[in-house]
Amino acid sequence: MPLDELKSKFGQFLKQRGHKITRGRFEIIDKIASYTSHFEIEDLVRWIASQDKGIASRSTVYRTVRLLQEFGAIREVIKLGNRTIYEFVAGKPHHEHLICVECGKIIEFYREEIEELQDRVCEEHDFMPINHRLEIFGICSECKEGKLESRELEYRA
Amino acid sequence: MPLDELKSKFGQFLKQRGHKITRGRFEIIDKIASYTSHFEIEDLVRWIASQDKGIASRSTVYRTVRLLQEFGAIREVIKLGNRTIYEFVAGKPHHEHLICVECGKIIEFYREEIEELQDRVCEEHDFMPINHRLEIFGICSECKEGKLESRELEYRA
DNA sequence: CAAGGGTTGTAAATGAAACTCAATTAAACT
DNA sequence: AGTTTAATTGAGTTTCATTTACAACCCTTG
Repeated sequence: MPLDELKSKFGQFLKQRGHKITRGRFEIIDKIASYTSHFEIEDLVRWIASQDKGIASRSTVYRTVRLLQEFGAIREVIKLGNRTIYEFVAGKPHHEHLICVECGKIIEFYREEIEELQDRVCEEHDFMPINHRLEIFGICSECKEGKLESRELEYRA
Repeated sequence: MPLDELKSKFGQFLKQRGHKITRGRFEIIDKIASYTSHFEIEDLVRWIASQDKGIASRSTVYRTVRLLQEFGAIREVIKLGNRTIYEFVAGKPHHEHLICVECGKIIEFYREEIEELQDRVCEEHDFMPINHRLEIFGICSECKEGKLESRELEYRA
């Protein structure tokens, strides 16, 4: 979905809920759409602070992120420690995540099977699915190599 | 695994890491093992407060929960809002969760396929898996009925 | 353009989790 | 058993993400 269409739909969403169309909200959605991968609240706050004229405050960022979540344009990927990581998903197909516990890198993947599996499991439990999340924690290829190298160094020392 | 064996293994774990065997730690593991389903830190804290002689403080609960997590006897199920939900998993087979967004109920299920899928995906990405978590969010059968009933009432009113 | 109601920023509040440190206790050693 | 050493404990404090309160402000609508 093109960004303009998304923004117009977000406008409709706001109206429908008795909210107003404001500058800050649309600046934030622009910025979020510019993140190709994942982001955190702090990224947005830092960006705003770097702007000459503050477009929004920290509170507004939190408030807007919540609205965009309810609207469905962004999604919480995971809470790691005390950081919450989000992603811009508007129009993107659903996908799952590989999360490196060493460096925090997040890799996306998709498997049709999971969707089918969800439906089967839910039917068995008379459960109405809304969405799901599959996270695989482990060590990414780069970190694996890093570990090997440091081990080699240990032997040499 | 019987609880006694688990506790003895936990004792070995503590020793190996230069920690001490203390009363509080074992009282807490007993209590956690008594939860058939899920629990939160607050459950433990409330239980401790209800005991005549406080076996442990809030700090000790946090510290012990962390140790038990590292030991592998308990696992973080999910962070919902500002609550972190844990489960006692020692010796239990791995499983996934259905989470009702209405009432918070958590239902467990297991599918061998997910384990296989994890291995295949990780191989493709040269990623070394440690563990995974599949959460399906939705509405449980009871809440679905509740919703139907309240809708019926609306029509009648 | 004026009224009414949602929005914003600032500052303060909240709440889970981690930390500090003096007093306590387990473990090891005589 | 008594002594030493180091880990543990509890109470309070601190941290840090997130939420909230409220007065000033800005969209909307007529």
